[in-house]
Amino acid sequence: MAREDDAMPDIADVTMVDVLRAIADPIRLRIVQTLADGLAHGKCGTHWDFGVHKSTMTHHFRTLRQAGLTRTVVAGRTHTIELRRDELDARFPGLIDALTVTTGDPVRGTAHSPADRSGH
Amino acid sequence: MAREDDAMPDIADVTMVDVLRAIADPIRLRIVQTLADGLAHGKCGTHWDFGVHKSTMTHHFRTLRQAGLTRTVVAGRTHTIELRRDELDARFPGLIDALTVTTGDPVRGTAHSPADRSGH
DNA sequence: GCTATTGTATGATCAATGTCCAACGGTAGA
DNA sequence: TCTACCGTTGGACATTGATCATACAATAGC
Repeated sequence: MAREDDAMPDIADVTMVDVLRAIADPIRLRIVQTLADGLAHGKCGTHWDFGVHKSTMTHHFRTLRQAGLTRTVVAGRTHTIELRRDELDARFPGLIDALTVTTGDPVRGTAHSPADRSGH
Repeated sequence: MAREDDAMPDIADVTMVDVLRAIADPIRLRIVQTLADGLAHGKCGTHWDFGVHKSTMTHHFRTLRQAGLTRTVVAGRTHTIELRRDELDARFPGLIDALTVTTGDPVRGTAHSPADRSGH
């Protein structure tokens, strides 16, 4: 047992589908885009104002970590999260960059946003 | 009434999450990577040998089309499919490129591959 | 007009996933 | 030590999604 879920996967074991599945969610894509600034962000900061429950955010952060996208550092009672940028860039060249380039508004589109199902 | 599902969405209405969700599947990612050669491919060609049912492939092709990734041309009783490359490159610069760049084997990883369910 | 070929439509399963809620567990500060 | 604060855990629930099987539709060739 020993909750291996906590472990961050070796980047070599991360598949492209793993990464794509992880970011194929409005909230997680936003997190990754925010993290792309290279800085470490707190998990409970003012940034993550998605209007979802605390435990839902925990779920998303775990999903990102298990997919090999992020690294979590525990400092006292606050946790900070950051993108594994160098490793990701080496393994999937241009992918993270492509997520942060904006033409118009790729996240929302110009009309009908399916991101609405995050409901609430 | 009027199965709008058949329609190909305007590229401006396509969100990044739409695209990511569409390619966050082993079979559909392979299809897109194959289509990235710029050629049109038949839907029943020898290419698509994923070991899944016909109707499952129809489902995947529809998913890609509805997400704005592909265009289907009906010619007699055979359908050909192609990537909407120019539009996608304009809207999501570098994204399609990033999917086709290979370092090691991004699709399968070096070990334990979840893509194994594409069987065969 | 038949028949084979090439897909699509529909309905049923079964697994995965996003979400909330309630309860719990460390840590920092009073 | 008691109490906030920060975050995780576990269960429950509804929705989505991948798959298959059968039936259907349109076209090309005989």
